[in-house]
Amino acid sequence: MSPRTTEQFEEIRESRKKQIMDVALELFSEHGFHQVSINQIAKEAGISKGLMYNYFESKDELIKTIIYKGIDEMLDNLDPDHDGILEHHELINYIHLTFESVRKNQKYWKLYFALMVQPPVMKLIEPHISELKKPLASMMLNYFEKRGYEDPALEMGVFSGLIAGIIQKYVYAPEYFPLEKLEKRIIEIYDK
Amino acid sequence: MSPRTTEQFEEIRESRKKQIMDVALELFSEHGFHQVSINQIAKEAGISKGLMYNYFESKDELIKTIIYKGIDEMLDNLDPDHDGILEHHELINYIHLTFESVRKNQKYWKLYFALMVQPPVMKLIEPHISELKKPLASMMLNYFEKRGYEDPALEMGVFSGLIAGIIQKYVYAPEYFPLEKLEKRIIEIYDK
Amino acid sequence: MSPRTTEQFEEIRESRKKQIMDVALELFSEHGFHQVSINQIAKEAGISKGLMYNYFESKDELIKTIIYKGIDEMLDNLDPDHDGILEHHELINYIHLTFESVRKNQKYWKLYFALMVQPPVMKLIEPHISELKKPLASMMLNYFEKRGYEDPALEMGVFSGLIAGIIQKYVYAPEYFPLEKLEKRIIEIYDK
Amino acid sequence: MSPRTTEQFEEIRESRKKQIMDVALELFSEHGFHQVSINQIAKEAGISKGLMYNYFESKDELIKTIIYKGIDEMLDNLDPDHDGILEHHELINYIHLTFESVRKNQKYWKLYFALMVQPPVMKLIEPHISELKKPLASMMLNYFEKRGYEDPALEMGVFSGLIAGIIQKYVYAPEYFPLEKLEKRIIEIYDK
DNA sequence: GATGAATGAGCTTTCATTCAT
DNA sequence: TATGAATGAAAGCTCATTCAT
Repeated sequence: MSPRTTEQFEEIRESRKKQIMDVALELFSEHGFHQVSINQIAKEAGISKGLMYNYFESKDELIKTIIYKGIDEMLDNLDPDHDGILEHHELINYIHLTFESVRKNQKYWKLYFALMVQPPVMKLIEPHISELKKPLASMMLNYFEKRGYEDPALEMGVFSGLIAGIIQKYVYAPEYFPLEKLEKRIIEIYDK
Repeated sequence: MSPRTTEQFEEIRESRKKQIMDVALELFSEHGFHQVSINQIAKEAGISKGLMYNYFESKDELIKTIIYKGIDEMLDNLDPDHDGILEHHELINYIHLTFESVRKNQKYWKLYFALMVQPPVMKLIEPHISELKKPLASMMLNYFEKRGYEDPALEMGVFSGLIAGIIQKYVYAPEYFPLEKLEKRIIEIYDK
Repeated sequence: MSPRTTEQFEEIRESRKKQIMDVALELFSEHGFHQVSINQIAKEAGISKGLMYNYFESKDELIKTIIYKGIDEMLDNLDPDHDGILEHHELINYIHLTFESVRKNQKYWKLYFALMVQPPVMKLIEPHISELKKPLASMMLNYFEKRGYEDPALEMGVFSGLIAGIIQKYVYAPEYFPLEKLEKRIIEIYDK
Repeated sequence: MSPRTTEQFEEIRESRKKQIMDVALELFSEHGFHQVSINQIAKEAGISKGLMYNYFESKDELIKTIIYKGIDEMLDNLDPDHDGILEHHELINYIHLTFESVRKNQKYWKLYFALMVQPPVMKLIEPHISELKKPLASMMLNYFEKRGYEDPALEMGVFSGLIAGIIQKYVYAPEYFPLEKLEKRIIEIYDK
């Protein structure tokens, strides 16, 4: 009888938002961003099309929110001891955590790679992404420099290409890419 | 004055087809498959929408043709001495030729990666692709086995992930990925 | 502490209604009826969407109420000595009061003119309006007849067209239409 | 069998465009711009919704084209001997031609007045309109100055208000506004 | 009384594809 | 062969209105 409190509304909003994002991630990841209509998402989430727009301003905003949330979560995970310096064991841990994240959020990473190569989506998201990546990149450069590599920038290219390439292959064909073994192998390569 | 022969017609047809495919590749690669309409392609190619359908029976068929042609060309390039055995120098050459192809057909590779991560397109193309890749894969397995790697399948995963990851990063940000140096570095890694 | 009386509730209700109408008038006048959503009005008025429907049963009813209230107020102002006869000085006064009203309620008149030319709104409102205008019209006819005009109906058309035309131009471009001077000029025309 | 020539296509385009504009004018004028959907226009014109967009980029562009065309036609009519000076008989003729145009294109004028008071439409159209009106306005100012009016700008306000007011009342209630008589009366007023 | 979540019909617009000429 | 007019299904999105709390 008595009206809902602000907190109650807040709860409803949060849970609905999460629900929509979960469904959308699932569908986008499975069928591709353009192949999934707002209608489908709404139906799958058991709500009306209109309600979607109560929570997300547009389809673009929805995907942006999903991607950003994923990146933030990952960066949180990967954040070392915040001294801005990447120690050797931190790099090893970085590799481990990355693979861990891929194992746990396979769908997310599939979507992420699919979007990162879509020109219009990339334009939407790239600025924010590269901003987030900057500190990590600079720490890595320092790391490879300290480790005595001749061309640290190049080595970072090899490293990031290797990780990204393997992850991407994995998310599209998990059965052929034994993640645990790959992780061990990569750590082996860099842990010398 | 004399009526054109069948061959002449065929030639015209082929060159027109190629032209359409070139334009389409350019546009798809730049803006993404869904963002480019048949209308745009036709206009850019200087023909009418209707005529497009004289050459390709659908938009899907157009993209399929483009992708298949690219793969065929690449496999032609990479085909070693056809004895089904990959010698060490052939692997090194494979790396070189792959990077060479990427340098020459950057647009194609950009499109290729964009499409390979689109679930519906992958479904369209995948069967053909994996068929084509099979002999290469088996040769590689043999190669890594012969070279004494403990887990040849795993090593192939590392190898293909590394190559694919670097290429993909390159086609989206060529200025940050010095292809020549990367090629040299990778050859260095595997040439020992 | 003591429970509010019915009158107090009624007062609150009335003042809230007025507030909503003021906000709505402002917004409708500025952006047009269809461009303003119930949501906007509610937000601007500091209440919830749902509560809006406690005071007005629909958007149409809201605009109707606003318009009717405006007309009633104006007719109140313009009502002469209630003898049903329009004396010369009363006509002059009518002109003056009309311009006075326009000066004071520019927003209202802007909205009024915008709505009066909207076919569906006109259908909604017209019956009531013409009912209200009837006595005024008949008085005017008598007036122009008495003043010796050959065709009183025609003269009324000229008169009302002139007033309406000027007001309308004024509310849309006040800076170009010096209302005081125009009022004087019109009075001059009819005051001979 | 042989394909259509460019001229044939041109003809089809022109006639279709006109057909759509005619239907749209009719419907907009009768029911209002926002009340008429593209669907309705297409249905009434006996074509598909999609075809509409082959001829007009958007609903806004459609209404703009209709309005501009009408204004251009009218200004063509009203253009005197192009010496930039408005003679007395030209003003009289201007009045006549205006009323003539209203008689012939009642629907157009109804739409015109309905749109000119819609804030969002006005913003769309106003710049072009006021540009078109400038030369006419300056000629009129000169005219009233030459005729010895104390305040030419004011007189122009009265004049344009009178004409606009009468026309607008006429288009919404033709039966009550005898246009011929009104025209004569107005000419009488200014022809002294 | 008061809230805002929820609905659903309806809107404008896009675009691969067909087809008469 | 060649054109572009024509179609129609489906997309993203808006918003007056209802309703559980």
